[in-house]
Amino acid sequence: MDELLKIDEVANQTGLSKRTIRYYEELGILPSPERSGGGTRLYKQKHVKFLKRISAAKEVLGFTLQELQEFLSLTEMLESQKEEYKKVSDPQEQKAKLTEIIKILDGELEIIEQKIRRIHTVQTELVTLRERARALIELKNNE
Amino acid sequence: MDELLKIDEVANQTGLSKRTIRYYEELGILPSPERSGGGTRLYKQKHVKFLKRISAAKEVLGFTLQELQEFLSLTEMLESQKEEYKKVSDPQEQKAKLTEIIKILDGELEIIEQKIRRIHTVQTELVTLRERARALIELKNNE
DNA sequence: TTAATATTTGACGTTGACGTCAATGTCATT
DNA sequence: AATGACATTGACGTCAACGTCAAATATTAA
Repeated sequence: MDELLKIDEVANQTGLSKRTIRYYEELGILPSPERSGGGTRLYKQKHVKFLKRISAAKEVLGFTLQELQEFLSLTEMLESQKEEYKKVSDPQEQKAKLTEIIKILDGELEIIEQKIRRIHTVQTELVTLRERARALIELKNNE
Repeated sequence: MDELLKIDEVANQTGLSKRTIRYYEELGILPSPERSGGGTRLYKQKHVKFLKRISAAKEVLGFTLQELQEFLSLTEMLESQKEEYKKVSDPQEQKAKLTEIIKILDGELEIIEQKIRRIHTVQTELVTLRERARALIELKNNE
């Protein structure tokens, strides 16, 4: 199968608002779904998955919507690389493009690692706070 | 010692703009520093450290400034717990308060862990993309 | 087929987190 | 005491990322 979903259902499944979903389509972030005869948007599961992925990336990496678009175009470039593009253009140029993609990915991976390190710092701080609080309670119990 | 810094210096050391620094003070996030006779703000190193900590928490956890305030009030509560507060109010109430603090901290720690897991998901995704790109290059080399 | 309910488009509103500008005052140096 | 570089306050501006509302259709259930 592959049920057709209306926007309200998609909103429920993704946790995004209907406005947001339309907005993402308007920005070109979300591929336009089919329409019914009357013009109602009809989504498939792939749209739901897509929305979940990108909203995760946005939240987690703190991406703006613009950065999200750039991020997505990377994936696209790789897709296009695999298909028709493969036999069309200059192989030298293709390799250059791939190398550039890898560079960008390396950059983003580094940002992620930095982010993880910083999260751990904050995490440690919070754990310390908790320990202090617990110690205080203990102290009160033994008096 | 403990040099007195003017706002421009603080901005340089923290990477925040002067506007942002004043804004944080206005919101009550950053403790007001001393002033010179003429009214110029004079910061100490503790202000710099403080700003670094909170901007890290903001970036990393995606805290809004309001959440940041709540987060900071937690630390304050723990501080007050250790000092005068200790002998003033009802010990029963104090324990209740501490327990609540711990609860909140647990909540935030859980959020952090969730966030870390999600980051890893995105990280994995990016690594996969990179592998694909590398494989494509290899393919082109062997043809 | 007629409600009741949901969807679409367009447009304007909102909010957070600052940026920017102007007028005025301060600091450091000469 | 004058000059040039920075600081302060207040106010308005801005930008992203939606929220909200209205008027016109569409869809679904009875």
